[in-house]
Amino acid sequence: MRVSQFFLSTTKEAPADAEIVSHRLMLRAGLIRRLAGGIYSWLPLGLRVVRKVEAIVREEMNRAGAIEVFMPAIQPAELWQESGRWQQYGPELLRLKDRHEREFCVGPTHEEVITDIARREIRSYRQLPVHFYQIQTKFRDEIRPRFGVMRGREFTMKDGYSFHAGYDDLVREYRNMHDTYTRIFTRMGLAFRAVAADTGSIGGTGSHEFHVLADSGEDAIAYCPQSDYAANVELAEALPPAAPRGPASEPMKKVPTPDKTRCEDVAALLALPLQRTVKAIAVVHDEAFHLLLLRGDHDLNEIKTQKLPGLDPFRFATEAEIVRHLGCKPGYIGPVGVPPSVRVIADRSVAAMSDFVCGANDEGFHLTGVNFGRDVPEPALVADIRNVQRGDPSPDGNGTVEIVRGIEVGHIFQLRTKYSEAMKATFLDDQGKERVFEMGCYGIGVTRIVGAAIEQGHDDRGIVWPDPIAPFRVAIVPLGYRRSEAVRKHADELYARLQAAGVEVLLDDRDERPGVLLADVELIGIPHRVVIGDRGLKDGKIEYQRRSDTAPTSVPTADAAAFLEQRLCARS
RNA sequence: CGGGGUGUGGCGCAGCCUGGUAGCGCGCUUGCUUUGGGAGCAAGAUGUCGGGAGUUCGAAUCUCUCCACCCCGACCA
Repeated sequence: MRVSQFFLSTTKEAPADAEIVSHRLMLRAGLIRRLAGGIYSWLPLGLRVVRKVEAIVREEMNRAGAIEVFMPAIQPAELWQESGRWQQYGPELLRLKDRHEREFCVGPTHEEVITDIARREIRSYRQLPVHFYQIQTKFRDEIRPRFGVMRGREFTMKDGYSFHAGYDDLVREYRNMHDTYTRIFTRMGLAFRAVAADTGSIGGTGSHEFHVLADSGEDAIAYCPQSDYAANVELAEALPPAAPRGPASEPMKKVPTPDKTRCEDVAALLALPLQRTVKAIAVVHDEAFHLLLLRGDHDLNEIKTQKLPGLDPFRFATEAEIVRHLGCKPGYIGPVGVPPSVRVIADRSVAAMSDFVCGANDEGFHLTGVNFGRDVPEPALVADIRNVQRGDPSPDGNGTVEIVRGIEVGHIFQLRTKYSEAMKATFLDDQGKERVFEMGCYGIGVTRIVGAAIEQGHDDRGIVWPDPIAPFRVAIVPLGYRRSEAVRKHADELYARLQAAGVEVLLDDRDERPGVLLADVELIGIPHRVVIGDRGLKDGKIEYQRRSDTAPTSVPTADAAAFLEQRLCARS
């Protein structure tokens, strides 16, 4: 492709509202343009990347035995009413009416439609297993779209759904997809990790997420370098402390801590380690008031907490509620002397503490030397309600846990019979008995991958694409294409040769100054670049440089084509 | 939805406090020069100052209101 016949739209400056590096670079490189909040157009250069991602996904899904379909983006309300999600889904589901006042939604996912297809088309166990997938536009009316294409409202997703006669076969396909996803993200040249995940609202049992590792990721992942353990921090278990609770050795004492409402401040004031403090978090479920106890250096895990009996769903108590139940403002609350109506739930690590520091339920005061059994009753419930953190023992018993951040780009679920039961999707088994399908579902965020790849691959000059998803493999940058016959001749020849070899090559034949050409090719992140200028040609040389290299390599012009063919055609 | 912030040419911003009829950089157009790291000179084009209402002789500027977008919290590919 010649730049003069393509469409590049790069800018030096990015709109001020683009916060995250991938978003800024996608705008600056002219990959996307915003149409409305969370809704983006793909410009030609960006679309090429999307198509690359799709092609890899499609190839590997086909290789894995899945079959492509294409379902409507607009779906009738009746199907969603059948599955019960019309009520459950909330405002994230974009609902609309047609001219006959019939209700529809813009599909955020396609379990209902595919289950409807399966129950109409599949009669016999002989037709099983089957796995349908599609690559399609979804719409989720996100509360807060942000980060450009990484959390858009409209986005492209590969979603696959498998149907099985029995659970064992579902597990087989689930493993098959685990392997397939691993292959897909490996092929794309991304650093990623598969992690055990919470099943969330989609329901079902087994579930893994695939995360592209990036510091800007919205999710925290706990993994163990000594084993293959990896889980979303939402889910990762914090084991109980190995050491049992020590004996009480200090008397309980009330100490003034004016204006010290955070554990960090109290610990600093008392010159004690943060690990000796206990924070209390007040939550409410159905008007019942609960006090959650966490060690000062730990964070509450809301997902785990939500799963406790009597806490689904919970919300944080208001200041007024806290004052009403504890007679004290937040910042100084604690478990000592609370009325019996308040249920005290302690994290496992708190339950093993002795001589700890906590709020005194008296504004401006904390207590030191507090002990369960002596100063405060044993907690009503001891549970794992905190996030694991770096250095915690790995839940699988090997070594300790590290935390990295990730961007979720894939998710696989064992749905089991949730939708097939709700929608009465059945087949006849080999005994002639009617049974519901076992189902799996498997998603990949196609457009999100584009952003995630940039988060992982960029420098201060722009994008650094991995070869397999780059919009072009190699860029030829002639310095003085319109001025120097020699430059033009060499550039054209090399261009023709690489095209003939099937390499996706971009020839920048614009009449621009060298600085502009070089800055653009770096900004748009083409992985390989060849610079041809009179200065090099004088010595019979051209310059080759990988986008990730720091310095160019000189190559004799005579060898240039062969050099590049060998370098670019060897790998897939 | 709650809390905070911003809306001025395509993009990035100043002007607003203290009203007097809009400016800078980038980009764009034309010409000449320049050409190995985002050129120089010259000439130009582009603004309902987010919308509406009000105060005033006069509003980008003050007041009210609506809208949009962004940032922080509950979602998920």
